[in-house]
Order: sequence, then C-alpha cells, then structure tokens
Amino acid sequence: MPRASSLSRLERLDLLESRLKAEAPMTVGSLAAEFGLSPRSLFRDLALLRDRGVPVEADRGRGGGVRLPRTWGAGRLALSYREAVELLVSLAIAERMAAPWALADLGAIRRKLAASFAPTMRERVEGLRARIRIGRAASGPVLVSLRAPDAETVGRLFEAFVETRVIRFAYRGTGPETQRRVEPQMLMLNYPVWYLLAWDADRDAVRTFRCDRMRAVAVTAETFRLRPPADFAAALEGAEAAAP
Amino acid sequence: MPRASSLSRLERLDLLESRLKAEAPMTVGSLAAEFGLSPRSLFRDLALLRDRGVPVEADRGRGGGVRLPRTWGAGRLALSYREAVELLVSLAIAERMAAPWALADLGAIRRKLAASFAPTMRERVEGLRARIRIGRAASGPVLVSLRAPDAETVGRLFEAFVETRVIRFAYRGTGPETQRRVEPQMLMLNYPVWYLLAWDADRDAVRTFRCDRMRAVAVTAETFRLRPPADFAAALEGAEAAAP
DNA sequence: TAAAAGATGCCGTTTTGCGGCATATTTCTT
DNA sequence: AAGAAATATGCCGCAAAACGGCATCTTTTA
Repeated sequence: MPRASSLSRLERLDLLESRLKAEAPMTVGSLAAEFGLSPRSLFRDLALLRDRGVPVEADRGRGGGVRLPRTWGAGRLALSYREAVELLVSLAIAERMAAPWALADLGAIRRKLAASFAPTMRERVEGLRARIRIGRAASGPVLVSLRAPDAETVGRLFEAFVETRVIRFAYRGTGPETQRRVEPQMLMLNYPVWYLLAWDADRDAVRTFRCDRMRAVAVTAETFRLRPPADFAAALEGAEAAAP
Repeated sequence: MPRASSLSRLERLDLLESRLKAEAPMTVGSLAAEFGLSPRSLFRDLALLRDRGVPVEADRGRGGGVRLPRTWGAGRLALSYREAVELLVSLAIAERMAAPWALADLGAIRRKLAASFAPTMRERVEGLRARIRIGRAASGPVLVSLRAPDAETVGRLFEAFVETRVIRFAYRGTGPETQRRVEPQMLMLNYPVWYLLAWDADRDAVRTFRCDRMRAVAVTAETFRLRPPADFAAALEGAEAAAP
C-alpha cells in the first residue's frame, strides 16, 4: 500500500484517540484503511496510546475489535481562565450546598483544577471554599431593587477574589455614589443576591457591598492577605438579617 | 552536542508545556540544556506547541525568553467518569443557585464537558440542568432522621440519573423495606436532603424517595425516556411541603 | 476445524528528527 | 552608536525513527 498519510504522527494519535471514543468497536484493519496506514503501524499507534495511559481494550477473534471503555475519556476539559474561575466558584457553591456524602469527589476535582493553575495561585484556589458563604434566600424588598450587573463587572470581581487582589469600584448604596478601594475577602450568596464582604483599608473596617450595586470594577496589581473569619462574623449576620 | 535525550517526542512536548507553565520566563538555550537538546530543536518544539494552539509568548532581545500568559493553562482537567458526573451535578446546582449574570460561562463549560462524553450521552448531559431542582432548606423532623448513605450508593444513583438508566434499590420509608425498580427522572435538593423523583413503572405513577433511605442501588442496562415536567409538579410541591 | 481478529518480531526502505551553522531581527545595556 | 543577548528561520547532511510488508502466534467465534 502506498504511503498516503499527510498527517503528522501527533495529529494522527489525537485523531485516533477521538475516533476510538466513538463507542462502536472497530477492527484495526478498518481503522488503518481510514487513516491510510498499514495495519502494522496502527498496532504501533495503539501501543503508543496504551503507553500513554489510554485504556484501549481489544477483543480477539471473529467479531472483535478495539475500543475504549464506555466511561473513559469523559471529563477532558480545556477551559479558559474565566471559565476555570467560574468553575471554582461553582464548586464552592455546590460543596456548600450538597452534603459531603453526595458529592464526595468535589475536593479531588478542586485539587486537580488547582494543580493546573500557576504555582503562586494554588494555595489561593485551595482555600476558596471557605471564602464563599451560602445564606438564606433573599426576598421581598431586596428583590425589588435587584438589577443585573454586566458580566464583565462580575468577571473582574471573581478574578480579583480568586487572586486576592485589591479592587477599585464605584458603589451606590443608599446615599450618593462613592469610590471604593477594598480587599475582596469573602463572597456571600443570599439567593439570588451576591454580597461582597470586603476589608476597606481606608476606613480600617469590614464593609458589605451588594454586587449588583457595584460599577466599573477595576482589578489592581496589589494583593492582600486573608483576614481571620472572626472578623466577618458580624458582617455575615448583618447580611443575613437584611435578606429575609 | 551529543544526543542524550531518552524521551520520546510526545513525552518531551508534554514536559515542555508543563515546564513553561512555571511562570518565570526562560531562555530557549537554558531549556534546551535542560532537555539535553539543541536550541534549534527546541525552537522546533515550540513551533509545534504553537501549531497545537498553545499560546507561547516570547520576548526578543536581551533579558528576553519564552513563557505562557499568566492566565493560560488554568483548567486543563482530566477527570474520572465519576468525577465528571459529580461535576455535572455541581454545575447544575450552581446554575440553579447563582443568577445567570454571575456565572455566565457555566453553559459553555457544560457544553465542553458534554462534548467529552461519548456521542450517545451528549444530549442527556445537555439537558441535565432542567432535571435538578433546588427547594427550600430542610429542617426539624426531617433532619433528625437524616443519615449519611455511603458514597457508592449515591455514586451509582448519579450515574443512572445522568445516563437515564433504570435503577433497582431497596427502600424503607415509613413502612417495611420494599424493593423498587424505577426511572430516576429528577433530583431535588432541599438542603441538605436529596430527593429522587422517579417514575415507578410497576405502579404507573410518580414516586418520591429520600436518597438517604435508599439502599443497595443497582444500575440496570435499560434506559428510559424523560417525562414532561408537568408530571412532576405535584410531586415537587409535595416534597417542598415536607421540608419546612 | 476454519476463519477472523488481535499481537508481536524481523527486515529493508523511506521519512522524519536532529544538530550545526549561517543569518535576520529585536531589544537592552554600555 | 555599538555591541551583546535573545528570538526566529532557512538549509544541509547524518542518524534515528517510522513505516510497510511479511511471517507467525494466540484467542475467539461460527
């Protein structure tokens, strides 16, 4: 057979792996024909995949073929940075909500996700769970004034929250709009309202902000240290009280 | 320079990529020495990584070097099947809990995760969000009788739930323990209690089960069709009513 | 028992990878 | 302005790896 393949070996291995995921088992001969390759070389490729940890299974004899286990290959993800951050926040929410027995492996997922971050951010990612609180559901007067901030604002807030970086933003609570410069220490969700519990260095005190009232969030280069949870006990109760 | 490398090209590329993630920029010369390779070949490897979509950045001139953008490479995950399923459930919970503006990219993550599943399961994964409900928090009498089921039981339940497969299990509600064979149609979380809303084919009716009272869950090979949400309206209200 | 399929070894040929060199370009330092 | 340090790219010759084509073995099903 002539050598007609125009793919590099790496591309071919990627393709072969995804081809094997297509559930129905296939014979090595048909796969070889599909790639314009000799069966002998396809065996070599399969051996390579196995070396790299891909659990290629094979049935010998008539009616046999190669395939991947049905449950393998699920969960191969390449996420953008923004997506990874949102996923982390989601995991923290789910971990807070669901009993540990229900979602036992979430910790492992978080560790894997943390491992994929750059070294300096790993510890921050690991401790994320403790920095998100789930409160009671909001209702009544709070919901009336609730408005949807743009995704970009919240994206930057989450980014700074995960990276423990100081943020600047404009805030309009009950009074006129003010400029703030704070450390985003904790997030609290009183469904569906998010609150930011921050350390205001200018005022040397904890302040609570409703995220949908924040505007023009900017992430600075300055990082901060996490404060002990006790510092936020009062603020957490206050936010809870505002909800029902 | 002698050729001392004992790594295959694939291994080397993997290693190089992870090496580049170590934040501090490095010169091609030092990297080449580290891999026992000529600088020329390391340039070739970098070109290959770029072809494969890795955004390798480079600074020319004195003090320059190659590196990866700080925010890249977060979120390269290889999850086990069990972990992927739990992640899906977590995403569904987070999507239900957090307002869409807060976690805008969760849909994209779910689609990517779905794409990594075998073709026949994609549509099931996509529709998962609608099949999970968040109710009010449980309290009082319910919590007293709550016990933690083993992780294996819940794992199998989630697996069958995602794959829309019929399950068999032993259930002990108020009366004696009975054997059930049902379609796990929806899950409901009245924090921290999970309820399963299932179609009982034997009784031709919707039944609600408290997950911590299920025992010896077995996943069968038989799949089922999803029923219209209207069928579960009454059961959902019933589960809600049992909670407060 | 025969056919179909995976698995493995060997060998000659072809392709690719690699090192070495030259050269261009950019950028920082002196 | 000059030079050094770094990325980037082209070309060439050699060596290693990949490839095809066999042969042979094992397992399984019809």
